[in-house]
Amino acid sequence: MTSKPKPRQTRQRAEILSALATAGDFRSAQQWHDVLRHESSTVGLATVYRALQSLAESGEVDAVVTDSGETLYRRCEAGDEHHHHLRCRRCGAAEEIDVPDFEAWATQLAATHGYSSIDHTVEITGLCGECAKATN
Amino acid sequence: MTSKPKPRQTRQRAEILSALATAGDFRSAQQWHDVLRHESSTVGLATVYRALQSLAESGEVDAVVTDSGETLYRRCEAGDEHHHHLRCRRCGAAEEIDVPDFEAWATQLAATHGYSSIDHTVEITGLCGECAKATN
DNA sequence: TTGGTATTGATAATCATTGTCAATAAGCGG
DNA sequence: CCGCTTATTGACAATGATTATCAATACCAA
Ligand SMILES: [Zn+2]
Ligand SMILES: [Zn+2]
Ligand SMILES: [Zn+2]
Ligand SMILES: [Zn+2]
Repeated sequence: MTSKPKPRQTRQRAEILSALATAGDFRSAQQWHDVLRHESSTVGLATVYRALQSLAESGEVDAVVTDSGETLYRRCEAGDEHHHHLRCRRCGAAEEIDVPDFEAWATQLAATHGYSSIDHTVEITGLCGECAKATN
Repeated sequence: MTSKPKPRQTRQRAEILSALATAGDFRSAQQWHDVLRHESSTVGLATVYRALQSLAESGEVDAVVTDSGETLYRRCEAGDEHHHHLRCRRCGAAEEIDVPDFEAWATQLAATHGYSSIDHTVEITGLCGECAKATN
């Protein structure tokens, strides 16, 4: 029940949010850190990690875990509404998609198996048009 | 097109397969290694990693990546048929489930967005009956 | 303005996974 | 059955993403 305390508004967080607002694709904490450095920011890597985690928890950014275990983040276009993604596994481009009736279906199914506190992951990956060409 | 060469039949692989056949829940490479050690096996950790990877690629075992980036493996009940899981995030119990029309729907959707080589992840997690109680 | 406390960042520590490489043992042909 | 070729093994080092430390700093409520 401990409602999480609101994060302080700091220069670093502002810069990170700004970077996220500019590029809309999925990138790792380290990549975002690079971006910031190239923009003459001095944010520390650890801080980027912390901010992204925090933002992901509050639903302000989307987070996905790749097959290799890396966590990628991007700004979430859909506000805090729950949704899913169609993502290019080559270049990181992504679009928000709608999975009709999935939520309800999942909860229902889980219930019939005696499961509760349901959560789910639906990620669709592929090669976007450009990357498909490039791969020849 | 380079068809992968068939793995040699070795004592270690046999032992690993055996362990997988006995316990049916999702466990990490290290956990499977522990199991084997407790059964007086001398398999090396690296070997367990390699075997599980190989088996996962050939579809003989299921692999899932947790939020923390760990990869869990378990024997696959459904042979090589593509399928999905309902898994307890507390104790690791898991059941194979059927997601009607999802495959077709996903491919279709991706196509309309110009994506190809579609792959997808659908994992439903929750608390199984027992763990729900335990959590009080 | 000021004190209490979050946040920061340089750096060390974790920890799952992968790489290395000499020793070993499948599988094959003779 | 007997070497030979080569995949496999395993102890151990190396990697690489993420987390923990902890003193210095910056929010922000009072
Ligand atoms: Zn989103
Ligand atoms: Zn792409
Ligand atoms: Zn599946
Ligand atoms: Zn359980």
